Amino acid sequence: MSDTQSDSRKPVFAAERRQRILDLVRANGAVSLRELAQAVRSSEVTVRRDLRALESEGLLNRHHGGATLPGELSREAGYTHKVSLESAEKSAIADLACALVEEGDAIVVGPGTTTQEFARRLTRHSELTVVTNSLLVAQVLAGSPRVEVMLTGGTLRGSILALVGSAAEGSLAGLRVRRAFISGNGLSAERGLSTPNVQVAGVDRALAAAAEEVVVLADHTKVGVDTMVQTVPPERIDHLVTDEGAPGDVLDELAGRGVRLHVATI
Amino acid sequence: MSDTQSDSRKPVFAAERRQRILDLVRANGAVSLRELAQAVRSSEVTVRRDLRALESEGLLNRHHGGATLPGELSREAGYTHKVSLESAEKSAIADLACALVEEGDAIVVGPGTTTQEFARRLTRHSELTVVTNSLLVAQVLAGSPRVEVMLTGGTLRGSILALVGSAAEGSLAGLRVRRAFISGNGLSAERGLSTPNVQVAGVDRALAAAAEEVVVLADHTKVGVDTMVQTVPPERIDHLVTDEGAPGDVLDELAGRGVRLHVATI
DNA sequence: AGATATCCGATCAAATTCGTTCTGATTCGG
DNA sequence: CCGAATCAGAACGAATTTGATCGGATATCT
Repeated sequence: MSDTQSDSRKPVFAAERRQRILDLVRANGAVSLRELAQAVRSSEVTVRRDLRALESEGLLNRHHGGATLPGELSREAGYTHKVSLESAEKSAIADLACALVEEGDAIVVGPGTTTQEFARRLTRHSELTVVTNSLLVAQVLAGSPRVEVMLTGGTLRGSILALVGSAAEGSLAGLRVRRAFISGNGLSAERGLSTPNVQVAGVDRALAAAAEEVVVLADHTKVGVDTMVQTVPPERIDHLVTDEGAPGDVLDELAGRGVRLHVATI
Repeated sequence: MSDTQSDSRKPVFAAERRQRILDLVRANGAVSLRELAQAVRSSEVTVRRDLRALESEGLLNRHHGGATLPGELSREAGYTHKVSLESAEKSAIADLACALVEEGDAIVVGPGTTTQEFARRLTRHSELTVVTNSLLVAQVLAGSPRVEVMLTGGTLRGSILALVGSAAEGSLAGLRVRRAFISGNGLSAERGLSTPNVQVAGVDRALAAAAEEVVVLADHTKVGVDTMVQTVPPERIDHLVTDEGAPGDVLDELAGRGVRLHVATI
């Protein structure tokens, strides 16, 4: 949507800064105040003033910690902690992962900011069926008439806006799709994909079990990291999409276990 | 201010400078005053005068610190403002409906802007279990740790951000809660609640079937209106929450069929 | 339910920018 | 050749913008 020229330069005027803020909010749905201040290179006070002005014009909704689009499904809770600072990496990973999706596919997409970015790029595909337990992924794809979105049932976990529990796992039981695109909190060569939450782990296992092939989307901060609960063993991972910041030894070992690597350059 | 006659006498150099300023602004989209003064080898005062003249002709927009193209910083980016229209009515209805919820309840909430407003008020309750097929309702309640949210599975209907289809209906089959709060597109005394979409109708029926009592939330624009598919027959409706704009005869007839009325004053 | 941490709002101070007035310079007409 | 007029530059006061800090409010966690 950035049809304007590149955004590196700029004699940042007040009006332009506001426009930029508006663009950022529109692109991400919800942005924290701190992130906005960092993005436009201004103090938080100034951004707060701009937000107030934009809100008075009805262009966005402002609440504690940041701003969201008016009337849009967006996370009100959680963006103070989970801001997409490595958006460049995530973006590149998402781009690369798109190559693993074919027209007419049926795929599973797990929760996470990276997978959400990935989902945003799926709107171009046609005749796609996406199964997910993430409300954010579902919302991103809601506007695409050519993509059919199926949401698992289950109990809502507010912090990540994803569905968990036995109902979520059960609704995946009878399903079989070609590929699952998931993104845990840690990925190591020995223990595979892992996540710190037991409930989330259960659903992640079910997501992986519903697919013939498992594709893991993980930026470099997650590679080589182990968290509490193992979800997908390394043997079960078929593809890994990451960025060039990932440690080489871990990647090598993963490759030795049959994982095909896709490293995005930023 | 006697410089309004811009072209009676044309000092070629001045006109050329203005043209150059205009070109610079057009090329870069936004240029600071200092840069302009430097580029045309004139003082900032002169450039300021030129900018004022150019602005009066509508050729550019002047801001603090420089100038931009007229259309560049427009904020009408085609975003559809779907802000709630009868927000006052919806708000009052939602307030009144809250009285029908008790602590420790398990309830069903259907899709719709009114029910979303209703859900927003449930965050105060404790030990509440909410079953819904609406992503908007789920998102509103996501931040409340004391409210457990269960989402039905199903196919996502993007236009209303709700889950429909056999999976949605099936996940409601084994459920039994105390009250269902739903809001269709039309409500008449003869045919009860109705909606224009067949799929949505199916889920609405399942939502109603899962509850002992059905509470309909409908503002006055929907009362007395029939749409295509009937979802809940009038005998099955236990409560109606509406606002004082609703036609009295329809309300009377509904009351005659056993519907308890709750009319909100705005 | 209470304690803690974070965020918001308001007031104040510093810096930049704008508007106005004045002065010097160049050009055109008589 | 001289006067008038207009344009360009300079200076000063006013207005706007930005950033910092403090008290109060709000959300989160135990």
